[in-house]
Amino acid sequence: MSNNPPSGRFAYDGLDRTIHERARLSILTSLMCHPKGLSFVDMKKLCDLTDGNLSRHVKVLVDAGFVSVAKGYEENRPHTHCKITKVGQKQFLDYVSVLQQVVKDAANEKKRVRSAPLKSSIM
Amino acid sequence: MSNNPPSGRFAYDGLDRTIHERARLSILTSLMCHPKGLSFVDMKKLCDLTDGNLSRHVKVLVDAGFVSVAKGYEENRPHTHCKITKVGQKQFLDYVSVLQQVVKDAANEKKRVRSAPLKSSIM
DNA sequence: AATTATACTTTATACTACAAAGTAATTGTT
DNA sequence: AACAATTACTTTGTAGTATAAAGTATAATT
Repeated sequence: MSNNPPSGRFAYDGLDRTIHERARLSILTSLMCHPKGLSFVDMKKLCDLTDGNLSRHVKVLVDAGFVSVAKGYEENRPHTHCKITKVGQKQFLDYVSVLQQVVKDAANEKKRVRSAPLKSSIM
Repeated sequence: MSNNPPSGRFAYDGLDRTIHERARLSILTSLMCHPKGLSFVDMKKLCDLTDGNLSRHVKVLVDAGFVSVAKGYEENRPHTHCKITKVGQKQFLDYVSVLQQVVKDAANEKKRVRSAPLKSSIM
């Protein structure tokens, strides 16, 4: 009753749900790669999302404070420009560092061929 | 009407839903790191999951053919032993290679400081 | 004037993650 | 022997959410 591990070795609780969803991971990564931001239409193409899905997911990201939007007109058409916020950048980088750990863990398996301590020490 | 891109640059459609879910990503990674398999109880600890969640997610993975289970008794207690299957290994590695691309894309942002072609060429 | 196209937003549904409750066998405890 | 507690799970119910489909609004085209 004295040693409860700080967290399961493979729990990955840094994988924030808001970011981990595939569509939003796409959106955020595309925005990270375009510091000046992207239009709704460009994001739609880059992330392969339908209008409805993009709209919904952007709203979630805006509500979380990870993305900011500027709505206006360009060439007589409504034009929505999205940018990742400072908070969004930080959260995203934190998230990615956890991803990196997952990739690292997955890579370890390749080296390890057989045998692993099973009883007592599972780590 | 002749050039539709093969897929959005940031679509990441290799992120299989079955694997991408956090709990299942945990489970699969832990199983990859333990080629001999893991017991229900050990996985619960390693992945920080409740009994109900682990049970449910393992079922999803079994139904997908990614994990196999052997139920038996050990020391007068029911004992479930889980292992990742060949198919599961392959799918997992495919998934991780996409993750690696995400991490790579995310890293690119750090080098890039300002300016990015915006009109015509968004990639 | 009536389609068609663009750029979105809203809704409705089908899915699913998760907590809580349930099952079943075993091991103390009195 | 009876009862409570523990272990090792499974099943159920619900709350949340991703996504397709439908809707809105403006502009260009025929």
